[in-house]
Amino acid sequence: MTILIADDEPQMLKVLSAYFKNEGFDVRTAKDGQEALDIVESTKIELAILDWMMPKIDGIDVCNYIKENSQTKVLILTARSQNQDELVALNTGADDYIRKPFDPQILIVRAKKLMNSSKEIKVSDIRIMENEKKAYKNDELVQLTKTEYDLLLVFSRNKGVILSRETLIDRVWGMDYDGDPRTVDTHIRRLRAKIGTELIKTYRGVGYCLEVKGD
Amino acid sequence: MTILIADDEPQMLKVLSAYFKNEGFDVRTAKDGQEALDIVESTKIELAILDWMMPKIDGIDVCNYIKENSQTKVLILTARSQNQDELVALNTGADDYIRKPFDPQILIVRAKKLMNSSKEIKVSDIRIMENEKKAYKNDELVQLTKTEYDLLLVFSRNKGVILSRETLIDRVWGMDYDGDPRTVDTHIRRLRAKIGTELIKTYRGVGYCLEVKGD
DNA sequence: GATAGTGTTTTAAAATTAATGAAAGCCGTT
DNA sequence: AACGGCTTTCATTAATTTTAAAACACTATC
Repeated sequence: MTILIADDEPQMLKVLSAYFKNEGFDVRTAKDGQEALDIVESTKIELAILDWMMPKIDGIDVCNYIKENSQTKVLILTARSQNQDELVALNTGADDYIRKPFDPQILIVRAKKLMNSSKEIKVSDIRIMENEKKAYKNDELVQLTKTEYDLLLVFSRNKGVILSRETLIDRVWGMDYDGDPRTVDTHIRRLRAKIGTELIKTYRGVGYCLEVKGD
Repeated sequence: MTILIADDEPQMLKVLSAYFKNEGFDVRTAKDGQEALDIVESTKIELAILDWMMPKIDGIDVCNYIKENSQTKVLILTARSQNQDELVALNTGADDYIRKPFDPQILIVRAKKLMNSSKEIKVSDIRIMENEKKAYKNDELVQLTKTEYDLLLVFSRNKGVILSRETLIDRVWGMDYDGDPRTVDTHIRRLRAKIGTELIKTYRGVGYCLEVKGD
């Protein structure tokens, strides 16, 4: 579980880093917007905690970029106190917004909520343990390859939503993948063979969907 | 999309109700915790906005009950200003926490975020979930092909507007399509068979229209 | 109430899309 | 370098969807 903290005050970086490391997170830090972008580009970040006012590129622009290009959650942290600012941030796609000064405990609880960390997702007789990176069918471990697991995770985070091959490729392989979209079919087939054929439904011409009855 | 607002100040209820109704939500109100629980028990609530301090049962206890028994999201709204209070609320399972006084706009944006901000369009007993790329009739999934879904989407975005075959072809097939305009008829026919024949009305010599009564 | 014009239904062929099976390529490990 | 598991690609097959044409039905108008 890797998080990014970007702030131009070294003291703030140091304190927050310590707090989050203490909670078991892998922490990357950046002292300006450019550094933040570089890290986001090269590392899979679960959550980005961004100060609004930073040198080079401000937090909102970083947020904008992140939201257009990834699934990474964003929490804006700022000394700005205008309601208008909070609205701008939230409408830019920020998932949460906290004003300075703040209680670090609150930041941590809110950050954890965004990552819904150590969560388990259940879909009919399948259970996905995100912290263990394992999936179970009727409490028995299903031996999934990395791609199969990633695929299942994307599906389970979007229960009932039809996902196109392009979307799946973006989320599982990454935006820069330029292979055959039909490759998805093959992985779907093998995933189905392991978790049961009914769960993932084909929508011809549209995509695939993890179906869920009782929700 | 039904939400519950619980607060013991009638003025607050009135103002918030108006705001959320204006945003298109179906709003239920409660003036104390007991009423809130009764509503949660009997209605499918998407989001509960709860004041902390309420007569009979306080907001935190209501939140506790909700989180143990349903998937409903909870936003706590309160005049309490201690950081400790926020921590208690978030740890009880509250999904967000806003202190009074607050900007109603911020409340609305945050509330929408909690509700998946899923775009849905409703026309009589048909619901189109744009994020899922699915359509429901009386809460049951309608199996539409890609073209049928696209067609329905164009109609639903133009409720009450008569659309000519040419317009439909442009919007559904794209400007560069050069097939027979009569093909539209066939798709309309099959769409009608699935969602009900009354919804799409024919205007001879003009086009088709998704009729809507109460609009 | 006949007729021309327009929408609807039926049908079947054509086109598109997904599932399958198999082979080749890739990568880390031995 | 050879092995084995995993991933990717590709050709074939199977299935569904789309299209278009023809037959049918309705409506308005004379």
